[in-house]
Amino acid sequence: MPSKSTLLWFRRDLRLGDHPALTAAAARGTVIPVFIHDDSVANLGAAPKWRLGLSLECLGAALEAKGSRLILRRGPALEVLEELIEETGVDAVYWSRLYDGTAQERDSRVKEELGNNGIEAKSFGGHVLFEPWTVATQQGNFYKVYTPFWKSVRDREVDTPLPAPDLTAPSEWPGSEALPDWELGAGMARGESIVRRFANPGESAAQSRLGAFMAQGVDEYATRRDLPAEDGTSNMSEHLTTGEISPAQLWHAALREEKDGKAGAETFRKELVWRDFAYHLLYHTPRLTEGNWREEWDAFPWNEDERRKEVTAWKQARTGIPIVDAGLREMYVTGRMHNRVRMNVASYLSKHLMCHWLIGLKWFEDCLIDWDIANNALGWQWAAGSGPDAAPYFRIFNPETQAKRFDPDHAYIKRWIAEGQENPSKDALSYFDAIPASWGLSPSDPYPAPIVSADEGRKRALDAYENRGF
DNA sequence: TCTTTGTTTAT
DNA sequence: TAAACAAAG
Repeated sequence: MPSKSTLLWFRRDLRLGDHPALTAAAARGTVIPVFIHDDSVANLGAAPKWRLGLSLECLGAALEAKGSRLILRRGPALEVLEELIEETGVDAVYWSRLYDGTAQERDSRVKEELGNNGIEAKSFGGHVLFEPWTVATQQGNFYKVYTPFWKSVRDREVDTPLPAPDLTAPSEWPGSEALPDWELGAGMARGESIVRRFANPGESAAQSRLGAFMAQGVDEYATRRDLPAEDGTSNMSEHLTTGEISPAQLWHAALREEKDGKAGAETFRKELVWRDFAYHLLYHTPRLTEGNWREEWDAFPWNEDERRKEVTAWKQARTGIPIVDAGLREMYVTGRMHNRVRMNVASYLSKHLMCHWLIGLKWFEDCLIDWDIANNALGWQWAAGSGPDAAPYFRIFNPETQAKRFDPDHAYIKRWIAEGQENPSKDALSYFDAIPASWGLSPSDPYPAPIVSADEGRKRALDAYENRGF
């Protein structure tokens, strides 16, 4: 019986379990997995690009363990897919949907062109819990506020995660490029030596981490997740953004714990829904990533010049505000930053330093191994106050109050700031190994005085807010 | 997913 | 005197 053959186009779904597109492809017949290095990869920031390489390595190995392979090709997606169709004679291309404007545009063109040539081009869910067009208000609009969004989805059914399918290999494999030749870590000089200690790539790593979190962490998640010195978060972000794990797998794992009476499990589901909310907004308003979601904020006098000394001090983590510098250093060294601290560094840049949040968004995009296009954009707009779900007051964090409340014994700050300490931690010192020599910083430098103090910055930002003209 | 200020309550 | 609370931005 002639079996059908499908190209499975991997993008941000680098797993075999709970993969609806892969499962459907496997059910049709032979599967040829492919990852394409197109502009969406070329344009990634240094850290996400490097992290992607680790994930691809793991996916390739996992496929080989199933008698399959990951074919790597470089070029515009449509051209590459057409070449592969020609070479292999497949009659279908399957993939998991993405929701940002660039990907949507590319994918609908691919779908149309391949469809015109008699190829079945089909997209599947899996990247989010709820397709953005399936969540709507009574009036039929998309949601702009988190809490009603949460209420509308909290009790919804989420499909039970699928097992990894068996894969049938083609009789002949098309040629593949070699992953090392792509040099995905080239922009990441600090990658191998420093960040590699913290990255945890691959589907099986994601599953063990999830297991550990559900066994131990989730019960106290609601309280511990806010304390940056503790390992109280799920640590799932780098897996979610690469698709090494699916949100549905996390949702169901949390539901099981919720039924067992684990206190933090619902809080964890709420955090998953924040991610979905970000994708919901991104899908309905793609400009979320590009500028003030509330256009009246264009009148706010943010500095947009990246060369300003405040921006340099912020990027180099020498603002003189310990919680801010600690967070920026954690990000530089580990590729991640505790969420509580993300809010603080974002607030300090956009309010105290009066610098445009897009400058910060781009720096995060370059530095975070868990960079997620929707989460990053919503997070920055939220902190800046320019986004949907805005507070009815001028949102401005006090970095001193926040440090007192969430890092009362300075454990987090001490972990990441070397200057002025007799015995700096290994992590604090590793920041100085990671940064470029051209920054000219040394752990024996004195810790700088605040470039803008908590009080002074608050006053200045409030003043700008009151005179903003809207 | 906040901060400040002023007031009340507990010790 | 500090902690808890309420209100307003």
